[in-house]
Amino acid sequence: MNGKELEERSFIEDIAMFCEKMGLPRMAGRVLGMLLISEPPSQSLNDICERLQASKSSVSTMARLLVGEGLIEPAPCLMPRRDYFKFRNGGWLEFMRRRMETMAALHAIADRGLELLDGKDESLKERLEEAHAVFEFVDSEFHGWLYRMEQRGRRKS
Amino acid sequence: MNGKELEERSFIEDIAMFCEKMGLPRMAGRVLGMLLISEPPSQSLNDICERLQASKSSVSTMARLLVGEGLIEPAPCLMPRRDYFKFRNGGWLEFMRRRMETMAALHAIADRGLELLDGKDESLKERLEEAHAVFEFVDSEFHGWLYRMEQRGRRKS
DNA sequence: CTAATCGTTCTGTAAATACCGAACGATAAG
DNA sequence: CTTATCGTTCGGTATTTACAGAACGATTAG
Repeated sequence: MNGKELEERSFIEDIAMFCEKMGLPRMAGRVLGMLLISEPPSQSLNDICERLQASKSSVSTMARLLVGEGLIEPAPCLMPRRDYFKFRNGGWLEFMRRRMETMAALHAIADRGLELLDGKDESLKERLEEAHAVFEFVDSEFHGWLYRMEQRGRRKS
Repeated sequence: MNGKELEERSFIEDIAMFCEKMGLPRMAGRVLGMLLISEPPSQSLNDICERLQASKSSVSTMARLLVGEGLIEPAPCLMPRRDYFKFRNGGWLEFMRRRMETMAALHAIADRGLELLDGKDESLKERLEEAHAVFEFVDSEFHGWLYRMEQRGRRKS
């Protein structure tokens, strides 16, 4: 394995570890990592299996998982009878959007907590009011934020 | 168990499931959940064990984990020879800050990927340029964002 | 000193997870 | 029709994880 290939491996593995931290299986990260630097961008399941030295079953499953996450998408078949995938345009934005939504869920939970402390001393409520504030802020700020990111993306393409 | 207690349980469990989605053990979420609605805010390990019907070992471990996450902190002992904990002021902000930092790590990884495609066609680089843009944006926007959140918090207290 | 009680840590166990290989159904080639 | 080659799915295995219980050292009360 030459130097270039090693660097690519290293990149793929970094993406894999990043994905792992984000709660995805490491193998999903590897598939994604490959599709981020592959040439051409569209690769068949077999290509991926071979390159990653991983089993068909894993790659097939992880590919569909990543499609579900909005990070990759099916691509036109270059060879007949083969499933191709490529990184999905705007995939990272979608990824961030979903993460933020998960975070923002705490907003509603905090409200329910506040109801439980209804009538109690204000000092007791501070903890949940912070949660309320932070995640309401996340929720609101984030939308304009996504909008600006999308604009920025649109200018490029 | 009366209705109030059931609602509290439900709240605690919601926090637990939220924490689980964020990659923390469910039990850590339960400890946190309890410290978000406890009266008084400071509770001893024993109090927590009893309330959650969980083992000393779990609660002890999870408490230290949450301290490490910046979500709770040791509190003055109300009873002698007991460790007290309470939700940490600004804990949620700190929590968000760390999550965002983890996300922003992709910024650097994307750059390394771009180096691998150096000299290649621009169309090949788009994927990683998106990653670069999104997470550079996350990184930069987020700081002003935190600042404004903190200001907002300061106004309250 | 002895006994009790605290928090930590080690060990064990049940459950979840990641991954692979094999079996399978579908489709296309010979 | 037969065979080869897809992708999916099922079953098994090894690893990891969450949690509890027991053992331990430290501290305080009697």
